[in-house]
Amino acid sequence: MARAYDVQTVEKKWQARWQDEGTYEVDNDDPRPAFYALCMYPYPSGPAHQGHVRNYTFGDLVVRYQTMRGKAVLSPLGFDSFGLPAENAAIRTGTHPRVFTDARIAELKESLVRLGAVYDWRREVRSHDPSYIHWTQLIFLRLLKAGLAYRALAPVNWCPGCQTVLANEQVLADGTCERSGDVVVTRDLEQWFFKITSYADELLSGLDTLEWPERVKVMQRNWIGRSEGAEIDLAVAGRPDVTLRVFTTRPDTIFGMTYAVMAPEHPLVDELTTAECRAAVEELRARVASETEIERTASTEGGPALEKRGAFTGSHVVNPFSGEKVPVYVADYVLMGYGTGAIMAVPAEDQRDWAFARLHGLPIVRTVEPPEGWEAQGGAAYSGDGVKVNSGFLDGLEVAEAKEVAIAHLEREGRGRRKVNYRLRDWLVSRQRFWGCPIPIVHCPVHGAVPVPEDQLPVLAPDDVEFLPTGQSPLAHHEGFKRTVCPIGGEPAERETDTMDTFVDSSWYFLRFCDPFDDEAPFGAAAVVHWMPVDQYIGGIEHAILHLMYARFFTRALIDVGLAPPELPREPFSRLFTQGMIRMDGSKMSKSKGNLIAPARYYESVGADALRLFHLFVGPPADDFDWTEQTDEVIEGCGRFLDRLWRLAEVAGEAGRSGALREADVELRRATHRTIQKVTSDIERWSYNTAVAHCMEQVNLLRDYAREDPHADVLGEALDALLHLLAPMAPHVTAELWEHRHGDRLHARSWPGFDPALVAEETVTMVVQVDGKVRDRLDVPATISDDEARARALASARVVEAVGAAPPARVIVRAPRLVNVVTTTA
RNA sequence: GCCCGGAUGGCGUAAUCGGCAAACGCGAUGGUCUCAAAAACCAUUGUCCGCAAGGGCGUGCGGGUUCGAGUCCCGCUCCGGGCACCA
Repeated sequence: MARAYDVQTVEKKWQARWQDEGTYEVDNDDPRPAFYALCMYPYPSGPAHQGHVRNYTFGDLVVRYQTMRGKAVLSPLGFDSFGLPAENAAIRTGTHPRVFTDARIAELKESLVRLGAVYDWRREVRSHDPSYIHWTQLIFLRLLKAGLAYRALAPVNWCPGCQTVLANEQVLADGTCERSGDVVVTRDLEQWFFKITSYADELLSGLDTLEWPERVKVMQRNWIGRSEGAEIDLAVAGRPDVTLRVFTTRPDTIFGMTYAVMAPEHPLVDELTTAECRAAVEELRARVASETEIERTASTEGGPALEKRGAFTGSHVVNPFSGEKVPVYVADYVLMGYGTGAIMAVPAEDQRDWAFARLHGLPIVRTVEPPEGWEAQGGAAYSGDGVKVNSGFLDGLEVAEAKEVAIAHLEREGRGRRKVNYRLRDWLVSRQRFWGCPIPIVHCPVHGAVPVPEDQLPVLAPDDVEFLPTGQSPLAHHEGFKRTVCPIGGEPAERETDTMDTFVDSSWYFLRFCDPFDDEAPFGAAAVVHWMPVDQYIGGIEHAILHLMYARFFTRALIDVGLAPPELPREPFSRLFTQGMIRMDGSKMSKSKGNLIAPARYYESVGADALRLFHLFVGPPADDFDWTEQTDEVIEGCGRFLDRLWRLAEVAGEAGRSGALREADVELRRATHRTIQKVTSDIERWSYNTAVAHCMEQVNLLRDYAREDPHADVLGEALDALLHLLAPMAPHVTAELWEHRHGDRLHARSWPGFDPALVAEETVTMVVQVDGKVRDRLDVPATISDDEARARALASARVVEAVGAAPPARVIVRAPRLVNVVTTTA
């Protein structure tokens, strides 16, 4: 499309200026009030896509707006530059991951600069920089020293496609890998873990203090999965030496326990299985072991496999309240990873136990009276509230009371105790990959896993490695890297060849940004206390659980191990905004789906300002957006709007009546100040789409005004205000127009205020309704009294006609906006 | 199954505290300019009845509260997302 100005030249000119003049560089001793604006650490996948554009447009708006509000805005950017794609590319093409990654970073950076997004690039960090690796490794060692990192043999999720271990969170609900889609299998390996579960309660309660989208908080709460209940030690009949420990959230139902179940992996299975039952139990265990996560959980998906599959062990446990002996089963519906890996089964009050009991002919005893008609509807487990029955000393109590009494009873008898369980598991950080931060550990035959001394950090991966699809890190095949000596005794030893999950890197980068030049420590105490917490964090909803949880954990852990000062706020991100994603043909726009629309073509045609404006205007920032064939037309519409602005500014340069203000001049000034008010409040409440709409409305108004003998001062004031309001949204064209008019820098100026006297309306349109239907509109003074409003409404000819002869039953007056004349008495 | 969102013109959407439904934009239609086209500009654009003035209807469906409901309450339908043997 033909444009009113040379978009390319103007945009590139200002991008160079902001960089050369260091407009958005900020020092730690800046006296202005600190404001930390941050977009989530991007993985460098090449040139930006529309999802990035949207994200960084919002972020840039915040940075420029808060700067104009007089803040010292910390606006850093770096790159989450470790990760699988670079390594996969290396296997495919032979290019070293560093070379590949640096090229992708250059592309992403270039396209963000071209968008006009501004950062203090002096602070840029990259996860794969040796300096960053150094501090990530130091943090690992300090967590280890404090007991927050440990090594354990654990069943892990192994993805055959990625040839690596995955965190639980990287396995989708259907048992496939979130990245490759392969079916994940279980393997036992020695792995490093971070003890995030120590912080479960604090991570849960801390959510209440945060200005985050409610749904993100809900997701985190569900993920932590706190549940209160009791742990019970069940006596095994005829085996005084063994107890079976179970967890329940329903200690009130103990009288209804008619059997117990152990997970197939439970360590006591061998112990409790009798000779006669061994064959069936072994068969079950073998089948479960060979099953994938999907197959094992498929039994809940409905269909023929709905039954709960299990086998009797031949042993019995004693119901601690009734004293009855009940059978112990092994069944695949009990998971080793939660609670104690064993349960007391109460079929009457738990649907899973119900299904299993029915299948195996086990007794079902209700301990809560179900509501009227429950049995008539076919009967099933009833897990709701009610009155206890068949429960000895609990009979007659409500469920909540009965829980308390039951726990007290267990504790008195020493058979159990109150217990809180979490769904949250410790964070598995080991990855059998090359392109990640090496774990700084040496394995010595004498001293075991020995930390690399801190003065020998960083441990860097060698460059001369071969990238082969072997399923192990290339580091494991590199003798030069692997062979070393024990730091303690000097014995020949091997380096750990696993690397860390890349979520480790992104769990502390926001702290490094505060003090990226520090070569004595990850960051200085004063710097992080000055900038933290992040005042506005912006990113995608896809990080609602993992990244945000890990970063919250790390911030706390770093304080507790002494790497961060105790004054550092324990919550790193006080305000979070999660933008909607961009969809195309129903699925998320992403590189892996191959449905990217590169911004470059828009930079070259309509320009970055128009593209930014489009992303702001198209809908609420938090909502998803569908990219369709019509989208280009909307983007061009945004370009047209900027053209109109440009032409308006040209006219305003020449225009010129002076002297006393007329009615129309005053009206325009009122509109100008109202626009300032509306746009300001829209920006504050993340309503960018309406902020743009109000600017468009003002341009339309201004265009009409400029045609009809405008007053130079009034037109100038209006245009200048508009340029300020649009400065954070369309920074290039506004900076250029401002320079033409005044010669200095728009973005260095203060955000405009409005005159409350001008914002207040003088006359308003009063709506007169008869029985709720609009019958007339009257122009009245804004200060009109209720009596006067009523009188004027009733005097309206159209109202008189609608009301008819009978006197109105009632008149509702809401001066000065509305009068409703009610004629019916009903 | 449980927990969150959402549903408004042909389309994206607006209505911030229960008070004029549809601001702003896209598209469409007609016009001005032009040899012509593009661009730009002007006008119309929820729907039905009407020459018009004007009026009826209208925010997924069914009820309710209220002088008044897109907005609040109850019961549904459909769409999207999260969790899903967590004891």
